[in-house]
Amino acid sequence: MEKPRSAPTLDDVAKMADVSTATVSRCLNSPDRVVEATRKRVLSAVDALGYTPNFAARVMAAKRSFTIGAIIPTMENAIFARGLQSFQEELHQRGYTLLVSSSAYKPEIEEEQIRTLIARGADGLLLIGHDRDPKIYDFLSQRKIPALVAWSYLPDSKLPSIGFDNRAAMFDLASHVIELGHTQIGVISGLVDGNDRARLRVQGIRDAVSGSGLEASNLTLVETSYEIENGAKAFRDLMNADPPPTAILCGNDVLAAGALRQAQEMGLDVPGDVSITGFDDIELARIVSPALTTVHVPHREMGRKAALQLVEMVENQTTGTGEQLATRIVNRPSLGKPASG
Amino acid sequence: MEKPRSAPTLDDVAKMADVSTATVSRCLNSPDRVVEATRKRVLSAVDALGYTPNFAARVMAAKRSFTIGAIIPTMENAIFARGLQSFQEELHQRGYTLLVSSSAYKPEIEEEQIRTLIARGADGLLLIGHDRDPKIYDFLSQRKIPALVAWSYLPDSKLPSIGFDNRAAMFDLASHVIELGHTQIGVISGLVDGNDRARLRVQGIRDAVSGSGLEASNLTLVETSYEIENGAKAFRDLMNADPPPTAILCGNDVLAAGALRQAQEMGLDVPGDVSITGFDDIELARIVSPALTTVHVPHREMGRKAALQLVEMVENQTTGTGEQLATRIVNRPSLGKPASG
DNA sequence: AGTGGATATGTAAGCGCTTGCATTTTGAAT
DNA sequence: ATTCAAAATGCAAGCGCTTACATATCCACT
Repeated sequence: MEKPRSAPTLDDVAKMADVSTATVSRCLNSPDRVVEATRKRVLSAVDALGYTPNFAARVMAAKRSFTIGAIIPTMENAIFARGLQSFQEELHQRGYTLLVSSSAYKPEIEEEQIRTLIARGADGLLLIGHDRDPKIYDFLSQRKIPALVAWSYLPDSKLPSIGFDNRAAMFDLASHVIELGHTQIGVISGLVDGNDRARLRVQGIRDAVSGSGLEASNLTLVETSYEIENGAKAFRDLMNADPPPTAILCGNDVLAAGALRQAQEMGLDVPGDVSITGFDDIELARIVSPALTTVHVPHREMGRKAALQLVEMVENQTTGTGEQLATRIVNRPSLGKPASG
Repeated sequence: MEKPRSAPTLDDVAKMADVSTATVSRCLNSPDRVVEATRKRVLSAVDALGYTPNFAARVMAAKRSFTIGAIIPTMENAIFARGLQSFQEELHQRGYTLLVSSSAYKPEIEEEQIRTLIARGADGLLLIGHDRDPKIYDFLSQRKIPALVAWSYLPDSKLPSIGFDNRAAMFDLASHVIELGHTQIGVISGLVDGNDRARLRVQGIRDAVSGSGLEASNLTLVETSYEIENGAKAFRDLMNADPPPTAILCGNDVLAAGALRQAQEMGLDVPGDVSITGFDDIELARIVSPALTTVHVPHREMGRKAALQLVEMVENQTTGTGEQLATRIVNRPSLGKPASG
């Protein structure tokens, strides 16, 4: 009686149940094609042996991995967490596994990750945002890999997208801020290079400013990478302007949280001395005090719909239609009227 | 001239470079075993074709995947993010890829994930905490899969572990709180079932309480799952006690943030009316105001060392020694003396 | 009992790669 | 020139699975 030194294989199961490997395979993949008695015998052999199918072998033979890859800019904060969570729940429902990797907001890493995921046999890919080297799109279409963009909706893009209109969302928020009477507006944006979401959000603010008759000089912008400390630093810089802004719009909630902390450290009252807004409505926005006025993004809905659409694309070889989702402004205490008219 | 309908294979490259597939394979895996001229020819064929090795095939043939799997309880908050980040950076350095999945704190999901990762050919596994069904340990050792536990150090465990002494860390913090003069202590713990870290932290508090001559009745405990809202709810419950606690120790920073928010909503001053402490020292602890007194865990060091150790175990078939890391208390404004002596 | 179509199972050919071993080439030393 | 070990390359056998196709078995009707 030798103990198996490594994983039992289909063959071991087949021998034990006294059937062919084909039958064992069918038992596992399409049980109804096997008669009850045989199936029982096979299944009991399976767990007597503790058999687990070898994934690599299966992928290779079936040319199908039931795996979806997703590449997000970062896992360090919660921005993509909730959406990804429901994306993966929905995939799980449909029998797919999600493989996630992060690109640290770097295009070249994203490209490498895409290749890696494909080499690993991903049946489809979820990407964030539209900005990337065109040759990646060529590669994807040449290899016929279904791919979908999330977090940014664009009607005429190379890949179908499920997301929202970043420009319009920020336009609305900025307009709201201006209506409250703010005229000196500060902006803390994420790096716009290769990031259409950041770029479009800034554009939304610009449009709102010029649309409401303010001068470009009423607007001061700092661009920085998405980290709390950078939000704090940018806040310091912005408040050095003369006159200092009375409202600061941040590219996301993380930057806003950093700005808020810095304001407190500088002894400034929010929103009394200065208003601060975020974007995304992640948990953080409600935890800080005062809680952040922000743009609510329907993360869960987005994740779920992206999963459905991507699975549809994979299974029926369709192109995917994309869908625009609505955002809404969430008013919380971090935004108020400017101090003196 | 037909365009390739799917990915080019080793064979395509071999034909184009007019060598055997073996040579191409060697070019890619041990370049020094191939003479320069040939190598050049092969490599240029590789990128003329845009060849990417098929991962499944490679794993199958080599019986080695250069992949490490990690299963963490949750990705929803940042508790494991930083440690995992450095774990993966270190792995990347060493040529390994990290596959992460989360178990949502559910043992049965963790078990499934372990099987999945192994089926996918993971060369080694990182697990969080020691509490789990013994048959999982049997399975792992029978299959000879190197595995390492992090976030909790225990000298005599089935698997080597790299982490800290959860009991001692919390004992120190609780002792410190008691020294400040607090006698009514509230505890918001994570679910202890199947979670040795949560269990040991509570134990540390109990030990500190009884060790300093307080009665068990001075201690009120609420157990709940690790979510912000639950921290808030637990806080409400605890403050209903008579007398209410003057200090509340939370099982982690997330629960503490929830408690803090709730305190503010109830119009209580922290630490004036009640002190609150966390555990982990994630970014959140510094963002909330007042910032949280908490236990600092050397996440990055832990991640890095775990990676080194696990790779060592995988490559040299060693057993792994484990290592205990030191934590330290970080004093921030959320903890103060009780109101009246 | 005999028949035929449906149903269940078996056979075997790959999937794309790595690697032990066999073969050829190389080049230094004779 | 010749020899021969070392270096470079080729050959071919798998790795564990799926699946088209072939074969065997079943059962409802004559």
